[in-house]
Amino acid sequence: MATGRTHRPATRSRGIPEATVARLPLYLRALTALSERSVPTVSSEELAAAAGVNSAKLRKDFSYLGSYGTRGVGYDVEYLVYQISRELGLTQDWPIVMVGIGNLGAALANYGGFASRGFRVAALIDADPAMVGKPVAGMPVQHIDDLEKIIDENGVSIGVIATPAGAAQQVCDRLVTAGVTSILNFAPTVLSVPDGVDVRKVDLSIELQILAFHEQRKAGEEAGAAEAVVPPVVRGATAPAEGRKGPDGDMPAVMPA
Amino acid sequence: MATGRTHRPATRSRGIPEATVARLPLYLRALTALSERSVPTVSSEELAAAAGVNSAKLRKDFSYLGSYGTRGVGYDVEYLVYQISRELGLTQDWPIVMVGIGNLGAALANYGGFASRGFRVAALIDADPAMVGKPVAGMPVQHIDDLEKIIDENGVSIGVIATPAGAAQQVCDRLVTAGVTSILNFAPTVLSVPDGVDVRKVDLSIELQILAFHEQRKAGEEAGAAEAVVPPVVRGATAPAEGRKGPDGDMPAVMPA
DNA sequence: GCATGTGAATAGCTTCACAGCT
DNA sequence: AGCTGTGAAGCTATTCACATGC
Repeated sequence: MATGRTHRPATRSRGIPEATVARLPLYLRALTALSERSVPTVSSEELAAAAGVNSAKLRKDFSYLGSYGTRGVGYDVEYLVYQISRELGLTQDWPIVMVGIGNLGAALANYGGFASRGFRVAALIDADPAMVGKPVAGMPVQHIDDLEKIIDENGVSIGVIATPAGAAQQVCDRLVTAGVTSILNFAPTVLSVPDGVDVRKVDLSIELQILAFHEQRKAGEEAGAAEAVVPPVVRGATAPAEGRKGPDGDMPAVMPA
Repeated sequence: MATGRTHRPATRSRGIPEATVARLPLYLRALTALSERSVPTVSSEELAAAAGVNSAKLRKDFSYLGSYGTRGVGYDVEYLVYQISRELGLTQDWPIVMVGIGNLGAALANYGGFASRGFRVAALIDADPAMVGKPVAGMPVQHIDDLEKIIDENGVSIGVIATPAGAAQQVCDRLVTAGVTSILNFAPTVLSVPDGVDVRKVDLSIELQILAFHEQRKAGEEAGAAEAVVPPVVRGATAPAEGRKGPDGDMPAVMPA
């Protein structure tokens, strides 16, 4: 999800809807697995199952890329792998920098998952002088003072931020000034960036909170199931007080002025 | 994003749209920051800016929760913190288990971000006997043989999977059988779960690929900008070959049969 | 015959713009 | 006067269902 003032609202990316773009990597992963097993062709039904979507959606998605299937047969696996890779821009090499080599940053650096797919970690960067020079994932950590130089020399346009929340905006600003135009943010903060810069965020805590919401609903369903006509009895003692109109549950202590 | 056969398609969660639920944690974070600075009230405009959304969306979102604001004034910060927390189910304690204590798992365990917000790591679990007993983030790692016992004794309903891709489905199945109904998946695989179980996934590699797509488009724009009437000259030599109808770019080597 | 590709229908989300309340 | 709360409009995404072409 892009954040802040980001993500061109106007024209859709070369006609490919954002929702489709977000699924292309899923298809690509499923196709790569098939390719490794030397499966020559696959139907929309099979591939959709492997990618965890339904087949109509998959066919619609592919239709934005072009007519890459064969009616009555399905899709050629190798061909699709190539087309989707090209569409995603993975046929070229993307040097990236990671800023913030703490627990998470180090774990990400060690995670090989992206190194395989067109991405190459050009540098690991941290502000802590004690970290500088230490090898992480086989590379020496570099000091943030050299950020601009590193970005420039390596032609980096994608940055990963894994700093504490407090440092993220500042790091972001420096990345953007130095020429980075895509940022993956692991810090739990909203980043503000100028137009033309894309930000995506990954936040563990937010994901858990969303799960908790659904989990809570499941628990509540057990009781108030079946005939949902009679509203469940109010938990507290008194009747719904005047004023606030929330469905139920008031503040434990004091009410707002 | 929920995956596989998941996420009740029918009735919306107590009337709250999924897109709204996904933003509540953002609002909550912004509100918590205001609360810590003892700001008493906030307008939709201010709060929206802090959360990185626009104010109309925020007001619409809040309208699904109830009428918690005061016209002409704004929202009471403390009150909203409480209401959103309650809506998200964060006024109760959620014990979670983390399975797979490798680089990433350990980093997540050390990341305090969720411990604060109603979530409590009940156990760290790994399949590697060499890991068992080792302290990570102040807790001894436990063996996966005890998974069911741990889940049962702690009343765990939320699990985090940070294993290698190959082990994820198997771990997922065991979690579900043991009673877990919400899963946060960091392994790069599609998990299949029965109805009623929610899965959300976090995948670094996918996020980077989405960024690469947009990045590529930006690079292409520099050339074909301004008057987009005349189509840009075809990159290769020959005219668009018959047969495949993709917008441009064919396979480097062999074509499919 | 069979699976793709796609218009048309539906559902869901966002934005607008203003009525309603403080 | 100012800001919320919300119908209505517009837009994006998903699903349906079938014509199309191998």
